[in-house]
Amino acid sequence: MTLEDVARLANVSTITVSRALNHPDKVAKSTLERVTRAIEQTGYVPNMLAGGLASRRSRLIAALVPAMTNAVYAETIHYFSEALKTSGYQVMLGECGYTEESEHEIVTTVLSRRPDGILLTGVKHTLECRRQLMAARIPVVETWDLTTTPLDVAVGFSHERLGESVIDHFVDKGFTKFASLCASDRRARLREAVMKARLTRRGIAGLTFAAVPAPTDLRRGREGMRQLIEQGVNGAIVICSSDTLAHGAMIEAQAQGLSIPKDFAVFGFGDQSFAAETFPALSTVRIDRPEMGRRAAEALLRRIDGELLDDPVVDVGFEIIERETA
Amino acid sequence: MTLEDVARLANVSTITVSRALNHPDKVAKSTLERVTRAIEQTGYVPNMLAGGLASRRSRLIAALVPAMTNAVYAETIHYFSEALKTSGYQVMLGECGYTEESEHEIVTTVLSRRPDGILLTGVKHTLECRRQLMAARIPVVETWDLTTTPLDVAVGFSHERLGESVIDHFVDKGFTKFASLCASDRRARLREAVMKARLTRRGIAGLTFAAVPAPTDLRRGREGMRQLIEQGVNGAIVICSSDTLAHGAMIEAQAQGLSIPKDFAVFGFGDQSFAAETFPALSTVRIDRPEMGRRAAEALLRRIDGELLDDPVVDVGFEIIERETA
DNA sequence: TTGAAAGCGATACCAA
DNA sequence: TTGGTATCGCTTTCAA
Repeated sequence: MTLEDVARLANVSTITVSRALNHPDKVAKSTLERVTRAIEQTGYVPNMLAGGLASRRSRLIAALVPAMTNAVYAETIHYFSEALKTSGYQVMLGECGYTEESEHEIVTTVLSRRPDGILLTGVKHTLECRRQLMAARIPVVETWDLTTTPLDVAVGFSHERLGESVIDHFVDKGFTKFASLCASDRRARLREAVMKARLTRRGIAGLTFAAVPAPTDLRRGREGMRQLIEQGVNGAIVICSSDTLAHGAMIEAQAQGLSIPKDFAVFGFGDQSFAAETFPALSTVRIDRPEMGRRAAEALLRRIDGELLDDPVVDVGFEIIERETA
Repeated sequence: MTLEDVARLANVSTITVSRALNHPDKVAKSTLERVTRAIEQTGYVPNMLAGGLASRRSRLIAALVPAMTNAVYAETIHYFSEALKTSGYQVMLGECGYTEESEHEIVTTVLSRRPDGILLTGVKHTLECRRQLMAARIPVVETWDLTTTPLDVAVGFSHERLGESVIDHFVDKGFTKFASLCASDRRARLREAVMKARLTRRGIAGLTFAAVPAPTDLRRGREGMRQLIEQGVNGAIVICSSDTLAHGAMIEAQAQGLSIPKDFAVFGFGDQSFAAETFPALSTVRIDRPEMGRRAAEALLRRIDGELLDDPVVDVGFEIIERETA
């Protein structure tokens, strides 16, 4: 079934059917009715490959996240998609993994679908990838981080400021012993480096490290926690780069007969409800994921409309959630 | 940048460039080299809207799941996508919600992209939706359930058999008191009905119910568990329709000072590691999600190649995982 | 092994 | 308000 079939049935030209579909107000009411009926009768479903090719607007938005099994990204994308659906866009999701190279690979694939815009996770990309995105001449929104030099717009929060705030928070509370359980994720690593520097600055020397590969899961958390316990973490605050890791860390502690927050405290990035509900002693930093998704969508839509944003960098901030740490 | 730009630079016709890209073996080696160089120089990215339109093959597969924030679906789709990527297909993900109507809505949208195949979750669809899918003349794979009348192929497991097996398992173990914590999800409801019937058949009368809305999360689990505790579940086995619910139920029990498995036992569908790791007393039924994703991809690919499967219904089965229940 | 010409199914632009 | 015609960028078919 094509436009032509519908047109024939409604006794109009194909372009009129096209108008009835896309600009119903530009078609006479009686014609519109005939066309609508013809569409119903034929069960016509538009071909957006053809439409996109002709109009140079695919009404497709690509969204790349490291892993969709990671709930924080899934949730962000959910709200992002919802917001775009309202404006008639469909979101094409892609998994870009945890390296710039795998991201570049999928960016190329995705660009071949000629999306009208693209969402990326993070602000670091290979040079060639940046080039390709520029060449595509479509709006790009980078999320989950900030930068002074966005490809186009960025919607996220400052991992530097976050790292500092967390350290200040716990130093101010009187903690003198710190441990870091960190995944091999760029942004997590950045926070860790910042935290380390901040600790030194605040005159605290002791920082115990444990590193695990991304993506994180409970097993990794337990594994990392074992490393830390071996190094001795009594009385410390264990700062985990995701709350899945934090959750795993607490399970391991529990398994080893240690008590939280009596023996030590745990902090995790992400604030997903399950960890906090299970272990009410877990302190976290909360990122407003619905807000980030919606703001990203909004920014992208405005850019698609050719608008120039007065501030291409949107900071959605973060909030430190203090639960029982002592 | 189009094929023509590349062709001009390589001093060949557009069709030769197209061949170099899609059937490199049908092009002279020297020509192939020139074309490859030209592609690199121009930074050409194919336009699959045009390609799909001309070839009537979009190399796009649609996959619809109730919610991508639900880890069991996210995981299935992950393996499904991986398997298809190998064959040069891209997966376009969509959230179809928990009703047939919302599914139909998104099926229409998705079909306008002319996917070469589509994955659905579940086997119940509106009549009009079935019609549309038939009219699209593309392979369809229904997952997470079985049916004697698949639209095309089905890859899943029997919720009837599952419900019966679970009841038999625990009755055989000596349980006489049962409780059901069930979400408003079609397949969960089906299992609950089957379990109820089976209990009667096995001569057991007592079954306490708690119902919560889908999608499930820890809060729902706690909420449902509160309902059950009010009705008295001491000594019972609480069967939850998802392990997120089971997880929540156990948290609520813990919060109320009840002990598992001393005061009662908990069982959940899904077997996601986090629940089991946190509460090692949780018995579950495990669905092999990677296997289901891969088998679905395989079936779809064979159907796309026009193959007629001798058995259009693939049962991936399930496995009851017994942990401490008494 | 390569190319010319005719679509694929829609929309843009300009006329009527 | 409606329609004719020329694309959009690629692949198919057939011929050389």
